[in-house]
Amino acid sequence: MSLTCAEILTSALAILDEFGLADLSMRRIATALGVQPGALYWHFDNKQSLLAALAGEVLGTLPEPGDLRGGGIAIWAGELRDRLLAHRDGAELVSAVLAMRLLDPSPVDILANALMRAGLPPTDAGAGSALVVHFVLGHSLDRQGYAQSAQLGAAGPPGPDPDEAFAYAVALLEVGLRTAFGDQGSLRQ
Amino acid sequence: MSLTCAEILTSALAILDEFGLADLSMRRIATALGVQPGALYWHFDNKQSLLAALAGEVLGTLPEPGDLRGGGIAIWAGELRDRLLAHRDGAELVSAVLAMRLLDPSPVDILANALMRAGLPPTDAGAGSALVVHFVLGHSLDRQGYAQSAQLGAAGPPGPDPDEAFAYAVALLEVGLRTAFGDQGSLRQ
DNA sequence: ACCTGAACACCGTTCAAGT
DNA sequence: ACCTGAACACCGTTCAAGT
Repeated sequence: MSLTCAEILTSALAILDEFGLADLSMRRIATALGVQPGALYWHFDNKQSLLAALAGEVLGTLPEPGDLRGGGIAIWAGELRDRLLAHRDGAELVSAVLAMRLLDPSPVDILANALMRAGLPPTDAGAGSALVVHFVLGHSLDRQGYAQSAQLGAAGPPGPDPDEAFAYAVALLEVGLRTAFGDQGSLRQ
Repeated sequence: MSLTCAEILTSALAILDEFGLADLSMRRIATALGVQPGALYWHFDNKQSLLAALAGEVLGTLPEPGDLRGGGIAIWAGELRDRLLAHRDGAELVSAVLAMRLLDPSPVDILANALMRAGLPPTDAGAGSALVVHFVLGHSLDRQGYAQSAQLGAAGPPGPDPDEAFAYAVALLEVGLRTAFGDQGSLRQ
């Protein structure tokens, strides 16, 4: 039985969880599968597209955000954060793939479309969505970066509870978005 | 005259601007300076600390945010964005260094301290500051990632004006922050 | 003090050749 | 169709030895 893309991704995810993104090399994946490095290039064009597929695996199919005028944003943002934090360096991986524009559909698109369907004009929906997703990514990146530097010894004081800070920040975003919904145009000069 | 840290950083910044972060290797910096790769390790412990110093160079000394109840956040966020965009892959560099916690003082700390001095409780100031800085980083990362993929040919449609989207998002943040200032505690459940 | 020379242990990627 | 073997052009880092 020959190698499949799914097997490669499973192996890659295991290496990611155990050793982190910096140690996730094509050669290491190949070794874990008992195969030559070149074999991977039959199934993926290059490392970038393998990482893109892996990011898709980490994110899964995100839910459609609902109740956007109520607490729907907080729930959706929390779900996104949980998925990013579920794997070592998940936020870094998704950020990198997102920056390369290889994630389809991107979380930004999903939320932006939902906001548009809820009545926000396209530019506002795009900006609001970017705001939410970039914060969640930055927040998760920060947490996982902290975990990494804490493991390395040189970590500062623990600081405030990150879950609390997350909830507060999302609440602040919801206030802004409610204004956008309630009084369209009031945020533009 | 012997090599100085400043010369190394100047050379590194030139390589960053011309070839990007992916091509910024210790060996390439050394070659540009007409020196052996090992020579750099007399001046910097490792690549990470060189990148940290380079990120400091890119950011410079950020201004103290002022008029936090008015448009001060927008001005400060715009300044941060401009500095990130002033060098190729500036946002990616700063994000990476920030995630490693090697940036002192970090932009998050600067804004958080200003928000505290303006009257916000520590947790709220930290969360609000993280919100602003993570958005600016994500936004800039996105713009520079788009520029990169556009140069590579495979770019989607141009989309809405990024400056407009930035202004809208920051305005939304200011609405939320004004609520935090005006009616403290109203964002917490 | 500051740098060279040379090595060590890695990378991603390609591609003829095998099966 | 799918993989091996072997190479190419790179990395970051270390460290004796030179000056």
